[in-house]
Amino acid sequence: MAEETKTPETGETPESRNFIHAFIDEDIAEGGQFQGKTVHTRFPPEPNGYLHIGHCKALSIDFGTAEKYNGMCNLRMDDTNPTKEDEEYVDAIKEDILWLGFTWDDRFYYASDYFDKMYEFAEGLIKQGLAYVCELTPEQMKEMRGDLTHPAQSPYRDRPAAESLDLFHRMKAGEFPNGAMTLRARIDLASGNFNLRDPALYRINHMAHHRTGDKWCIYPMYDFAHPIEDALEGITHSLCSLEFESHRPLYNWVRDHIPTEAKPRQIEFARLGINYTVMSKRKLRRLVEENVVSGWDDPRMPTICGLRRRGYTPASIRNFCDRIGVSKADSTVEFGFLEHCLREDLNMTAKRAMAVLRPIKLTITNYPEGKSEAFEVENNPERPEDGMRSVMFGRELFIEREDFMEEKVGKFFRLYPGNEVRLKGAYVVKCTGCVKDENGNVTEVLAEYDPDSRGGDPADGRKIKSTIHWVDAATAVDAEIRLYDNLFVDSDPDGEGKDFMTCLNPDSFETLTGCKVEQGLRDATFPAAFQFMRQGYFCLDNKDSAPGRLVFNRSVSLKDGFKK
RNA sequence: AGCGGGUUUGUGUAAUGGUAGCACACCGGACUCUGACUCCGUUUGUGAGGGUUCGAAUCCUUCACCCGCUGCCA
Repeated sequence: MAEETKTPETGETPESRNFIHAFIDEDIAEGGQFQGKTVHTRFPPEPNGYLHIGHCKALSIDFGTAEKYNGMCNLRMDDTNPTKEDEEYVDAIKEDILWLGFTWDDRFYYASDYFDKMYEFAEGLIKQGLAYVCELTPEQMKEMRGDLTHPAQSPYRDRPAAESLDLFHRMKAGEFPNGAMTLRARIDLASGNFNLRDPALYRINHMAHHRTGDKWCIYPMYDFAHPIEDALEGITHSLCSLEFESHRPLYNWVRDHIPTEAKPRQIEFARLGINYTVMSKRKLRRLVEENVVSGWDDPRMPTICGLRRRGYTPASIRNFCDRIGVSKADSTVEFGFLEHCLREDLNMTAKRAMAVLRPIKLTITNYPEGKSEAFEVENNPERPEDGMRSVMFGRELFIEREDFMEEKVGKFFRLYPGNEVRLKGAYVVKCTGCVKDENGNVTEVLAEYDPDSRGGDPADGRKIKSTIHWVDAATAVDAEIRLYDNLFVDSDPDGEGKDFMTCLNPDSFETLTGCKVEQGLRDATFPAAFQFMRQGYFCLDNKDSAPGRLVFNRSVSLKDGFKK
């Protein structure tokens, strides 16, 4: 019974639930706080950088949870701090989300749309005696923060509401410089949770905002703004990462002291960690700003656009995020699992093409000089509907150096003197020897073809153990192929005093020149992905390709060849 | 130290008092117009102790270890 309900791809039951679903089920159950309401979530990136695969996990949880409950998920730019934010990022974020295939319809919002409302709510808190204007400088506030066993202090805590209200108005009017004062919530200076030690609600920042311009010189803090944004949008479940767990009491405090109908619930989950991968926006930004990489879309970056350029498909990334699961335990997923998800998708969708990465000439000595012919080869054996393509064949070909050995070793079934192999889609050939230079290096492999094996099937039906790929020397196109690794290799980047820049993988990038690819690939366009037979999956990088020169990025590695 | 979380095989995640399962990885084997893909198979796990129970990953208890929090960042 349970067997039949499993999906073939993942082996998971469609009904599989995570702990978030369990919470939501509780909430909507008879008597629960959200019974009868539509589940409503949101994805709230701060537009201060590009999205990376960690965001895709959040995207998947936010949109996926809404979908599971037939609800909705909003896209909201959490732009409450003009210091780092920019419209450039807004557009990039939207583009990446769309590329991944998530849709927000018309539910696109900015936190800055609610600045008036937030200001009004802040006035309300002041009038109720729940917030006050504090004149401590940032340095003083830090000094008076207290510690684990001593409470914080503020001499302004008992300021009359009317006076705080006046000061708050004057803060907004621009009478005070940055840092001169803050609006603080009056909660509990002795709380073991520092977030409740009268947290700042508003700070002064005389800086133009990317959307509101110079209208404001005071901006709400995340802890004040976020529950308001959620409540105003009717969010029922505000899903965020674990580091906000200790902020939840504050989230609830704000939520419960503002006059909104919606009372959203915050639920936290563990953020995505992948080994060998830099997943901190701050660090990624540094790589871009210090020109360690060519940009946010450098193929070594774990950004959505970087992965896209490296050949990752939306389906593979989303499938990965769906399959890694959701929990509250810190975890590090193996990068190899992402690669697996990509291979799985690409195997079904990528076109096959022949490319020789490390070429050596193969001469068919009994094939007429000057003769050439075309063969029809399937584009994807998994999908016959993808049709056939024509590849040229001639007396001189290129094959992989690794497909020839002077003497057979172990389970090597490819070309060695006396052995027959099939040239993919063309003829069966028998190796007759090789040519060497004065240093003893093999410069050319020699073979004879069987004219009665056109298309690759010997007329007498004899079994050919192995097949290799090749390209026609006369028509092959030169290409450059880049093998990308992750930029980061140190698994403990934040180790004592060690700058993460010194942990970067110096071999994150290898360029193979002199590669030979099929003529037809000249007409290929990004983001077409190809499987170059045993060599793995590659995508054409139009961004770096110049006329007459093709550049391919390797998206994943395949397992190694024969075993000795 | 105060507060809040966490701990199931190498990795990630199921099992919510009733056979510890799945995926990836690994190893072994088979197949093949490529050794890719696919297929078959093996090994490996409930942090530790005590308790409740016919029965505990699950409930209680003690301990250990790990993570987060003292921004006018989000």
